[in-house]
Amino acid sequence: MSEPKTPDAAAPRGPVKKHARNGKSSATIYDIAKVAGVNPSTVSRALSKPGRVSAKTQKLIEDAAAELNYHVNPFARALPTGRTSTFGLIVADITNPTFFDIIRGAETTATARDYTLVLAESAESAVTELKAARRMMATVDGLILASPRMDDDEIRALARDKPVVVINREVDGVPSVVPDVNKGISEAVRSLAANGHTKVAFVAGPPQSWMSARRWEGVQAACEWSRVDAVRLESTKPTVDGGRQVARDVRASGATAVLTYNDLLAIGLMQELQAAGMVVPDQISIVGFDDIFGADFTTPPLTTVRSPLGECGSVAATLLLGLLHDSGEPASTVRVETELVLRGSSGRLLPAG
Amino acid sequence: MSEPKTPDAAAPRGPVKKHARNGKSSATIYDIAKVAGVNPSTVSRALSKPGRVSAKTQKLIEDAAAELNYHVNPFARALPTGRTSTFGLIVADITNPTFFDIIRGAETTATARDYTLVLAESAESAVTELKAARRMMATVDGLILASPRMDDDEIRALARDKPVVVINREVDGVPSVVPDVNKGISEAVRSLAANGHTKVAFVAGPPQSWMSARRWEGVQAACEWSRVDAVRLESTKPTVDGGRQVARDVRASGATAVLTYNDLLAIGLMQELQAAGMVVPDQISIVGFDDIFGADFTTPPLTTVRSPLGECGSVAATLLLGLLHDSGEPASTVRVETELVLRGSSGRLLPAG
DNA sequence: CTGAAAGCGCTTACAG
DNA sequence: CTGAAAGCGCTTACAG
Repeated sequence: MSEPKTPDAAAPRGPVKKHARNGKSSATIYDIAKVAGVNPSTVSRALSKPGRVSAKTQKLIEDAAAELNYHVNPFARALPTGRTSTFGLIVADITNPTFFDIIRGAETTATARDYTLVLAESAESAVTELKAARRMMATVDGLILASPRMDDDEIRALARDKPVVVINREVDGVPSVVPDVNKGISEAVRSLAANGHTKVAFVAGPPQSWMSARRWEGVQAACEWSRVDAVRLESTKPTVDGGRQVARDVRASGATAVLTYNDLLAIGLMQELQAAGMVVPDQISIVGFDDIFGADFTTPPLTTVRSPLGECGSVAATLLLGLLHDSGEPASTVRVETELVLRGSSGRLLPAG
Repeated sequence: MSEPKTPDAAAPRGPVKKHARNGKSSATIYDIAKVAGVNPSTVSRALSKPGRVSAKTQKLIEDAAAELNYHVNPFARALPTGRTSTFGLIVADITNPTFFDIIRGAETTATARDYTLVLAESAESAVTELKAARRMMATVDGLILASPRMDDDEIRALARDKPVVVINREVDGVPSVVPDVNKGISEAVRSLAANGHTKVAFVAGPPQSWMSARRWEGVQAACEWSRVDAVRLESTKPTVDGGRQVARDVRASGATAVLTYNDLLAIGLMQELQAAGMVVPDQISIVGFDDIFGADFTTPPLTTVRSPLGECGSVAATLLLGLLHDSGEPASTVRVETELVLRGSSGRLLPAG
């Protein structure tokens, strides 16, 4: 008697939900339409673009939606519109604290505007980066590339598909946000020169790093201005470990002050130099870049050229959101200011002996 | 003559793509079907579950797909299946380096298995966290909650909808991965006792923190075993700043050694104590928890009970992936080991004066 | 092994 | 302001 063989009792079509759906699968606009006594298309309008529906109907629908605990299905919404309210952020290295603030800045801005942030990393590899970017392109409305390692052309190709904003690099035709190194660097070099240093080494970052090139240019220019010699040293990788490894070359260079591509290198370099018995800054001054978390934990605390990383992340997100909404913005570069943060790792050279 | 008014010339339906699609919108399985001379459903089979199609047809389809530079539309795929190949990670605080390694561990594992990681933070608020979780639930296949601040019941409710894995907390019925604090803590307390300390303070973390409670229990148990007094102090927030603020209470407590809920607190506490002229570890020993990035930058470098955070992240991702694929796994707790990392911030108490 | 068809849950011209 | 219908690009029982 129970379980009569009505057509309704037929096995449901549709995909089998693996996870227990607790009996009730989630409500759709059809359920709301039924409850509110209107057409599903009206529900869609009321829910997706308020104002196109009479106040009375709007209320009816909203009440029904609340009652049924309705949530849009983002996939169903994305399919016809192509919009996902999601954007991607690809960073060169998730383990590098430089990016933490960028991530946070972007995440905060995204969430505030009801966007979801999807994160991936390139592990400093142009190939991995492009793969990640391609994969993300399918699911996001736009992309932020922090310190990308790809070719300009690859970045422009991505930007042709969907809005792209670049951080820490300038790419012709693609909007970007870059710290303007000049102010910070000239402050740093001037401070070094004032402390009697006449030969400065710059430890470079990855060869593909646009920012590393800019910093080296800035150092050269500032040194020329201050009549200080500048030599360039290469690092194997832009990490604490890379900093340790470059210590040899630094000593061999004869420089009495060194600026490094980033703080990680500076910290590693300082550790290695100190382990070899050198006193910082009495025997050598060290200046990093970025002012990452932990830069002031060292002994002595690290002097560094601060980049406003969190600001970069949130400005990039804001730019992207702008591109997404009031389209047609001209691609442009936003510059954010850098500044010298003078701490204990740089100072006057003490006469030997 | 050109542009005859055939039905084909009618304005296309479908949504208007805002961003230039460069003429050609991306290929679909219908395009492939046409090129390969098969039915779209066969294309779908070949591409989504290889093996269900003859080798010959498979090749035909793959070639066509390559030629057309085909990429699945994840939304179209998600709509009928409900699967998204995405999972969410919610961390208590994006600015807290504790989570960086967790994020990296989870991201690496996710990417290796062709999953995409979506990130959100709760800003240490149970309300924000629940909101983020609810929002994510719509778009992910599963969720990892790192140090969640919600109620057990709220977590179980989420876990009823989709697979959930928790890090740094145990919730009945929900799989989790937690560092087993006992080994690390007893090593720490034993070391302190051996150095002559007889009164130890524990600076607690947020009241909602499950892990803070476990650590306090562990400290009490280990102190009892080693016949050391243990007092508990409260912090306002689990950050460097919170550590500075608790310095007063630490001095007032009369303890000669202190363990803090996390490294951030330890670092802040050490800074403040040193600023007040105290010598670490001669006058007071400090031991943190986690061994975050930068814990060894301090002077003296921080002794800490290391949690394998990266491992937590990747184990959690692996658990989740397991739940997603070979369903029916029993919910269980995976314990990962902690260990004392002995550095300079703890040691023998120097007789005053 | 493969085709033909229905359906996933939305959005949006098109008419009224 | 609102209904009815078509379509977004897939997947998957259902038949052969």
